[in-house]
Amino acid sequence: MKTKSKPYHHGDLRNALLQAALELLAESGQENLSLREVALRAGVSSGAPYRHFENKEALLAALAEGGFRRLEGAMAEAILKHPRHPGRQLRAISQVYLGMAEENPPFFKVMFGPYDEEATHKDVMPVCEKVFWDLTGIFAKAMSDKHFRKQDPERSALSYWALLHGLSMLLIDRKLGGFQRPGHPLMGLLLETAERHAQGFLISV
Amino acid sequence: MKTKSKPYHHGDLRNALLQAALELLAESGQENLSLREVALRAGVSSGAPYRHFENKEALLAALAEGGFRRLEGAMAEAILKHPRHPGRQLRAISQVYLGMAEENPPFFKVMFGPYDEEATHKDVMPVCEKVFWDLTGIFAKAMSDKHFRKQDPERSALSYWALLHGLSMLLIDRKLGGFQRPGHPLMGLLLETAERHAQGFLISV
DNA sequence: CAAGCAATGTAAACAATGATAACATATCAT
DNA sequence: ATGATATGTTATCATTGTTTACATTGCTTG
Repeated sequence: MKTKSKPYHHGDLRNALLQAALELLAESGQENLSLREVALRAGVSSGAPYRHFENKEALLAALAEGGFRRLEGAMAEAILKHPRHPGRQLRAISQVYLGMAEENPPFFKVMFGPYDEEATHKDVMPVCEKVFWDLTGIFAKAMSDKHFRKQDPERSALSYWALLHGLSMLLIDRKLGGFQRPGHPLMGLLLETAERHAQGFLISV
Repeated sequence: MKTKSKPYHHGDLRNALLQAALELLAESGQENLSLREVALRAGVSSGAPYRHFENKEALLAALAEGGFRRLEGAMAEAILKHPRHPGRQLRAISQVYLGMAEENPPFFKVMFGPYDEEATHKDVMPVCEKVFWDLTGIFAKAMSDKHFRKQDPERSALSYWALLHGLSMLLIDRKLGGFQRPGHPLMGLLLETAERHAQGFLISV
């Protein structure tokens, strides 16, 4: 590909900004993320981002939306990959969820951070809710297929989600003191914890 | 009490700053918290806080430490209040935990936020870990008393904590879409969710 | 009790940042 | 081609965290 020497127009600045922000988030965390540095890394001046995002929060909201899309896509894939095996579906989903948290913790926290729901983040919430509905769907189907004990699928999904989310948050904020000593297979332990919770839904054998 | 007109020395500025920060956190959130406003509310100039805290992060760390002390104290009290009744102990602890999250969400997030563990937050971690050990103690005792099925108490505590923490975080970041419609008794639902998880540990009757 | 010392608060400055406005340049429809 | 629109730049401003030099108070010690 030919690299023209600094064309005045970037061509795909919006995505470049999102990508730069993603990298800087991973490197420095949200509180050290400056829009100017994002612009700098995208090779553009400090005012340019405002042509694509209303403000800094809007950029983060777009990032969050993309994150939930990716999460939802991976979950849908995991569900399709293991039809009629809710246990395997849940395990795959746990891996994806915890994996995203571990891969870029500040990004994960941006996704689940506080929203300005009426304005800036109004496109994020629906995608986030879809994630929850995918999960609920697994439980509903597992119950009608007699794999899981019959109970309210929404509540079961809530319970599983909360466990997974709690593990993720405690992991990335390093609150698992004793468990995260070096040499400890922490991720395996967390996956197993989620797994056991899922087994609580099984029809007893 | 006699109110002297602006003595040069505040007398208890450190606590006044912490209190002001707590209030401003509740009102505006962490990202809108400025040290200058904290100083202003405490009736003091913008440089004064630096006589009591190395920097803004150190003030937040002190706040976090106080928060964990309060949480740990309330947990210890709940444990003493219901001897030999691990189920009631856990329910009381869930109430305290979710209650703190709901009472001042930004403060709760400061407590569990990312740490600079080697320097600024080195006094916070031990108190946080004590919270986890209190929880582990409940499970260990409940198992040796044959109230809970015998398994690794640390893992059980981790599982319960993660569930509780996940519920708290999803609650305060308003990610429970369908559940937090107005008129829904959300807190009751969350407490019940934690309760059911605890029942999973019971020796089957 | 007075002198001086340490603690505590003030005021003024600086650099970094989010945001806006005025201006510049490229792209596109007609 | 030409104007209109989209996109990028530069200059500027207010806010904020932080530091430095100075002021005031309280406490200790002779």
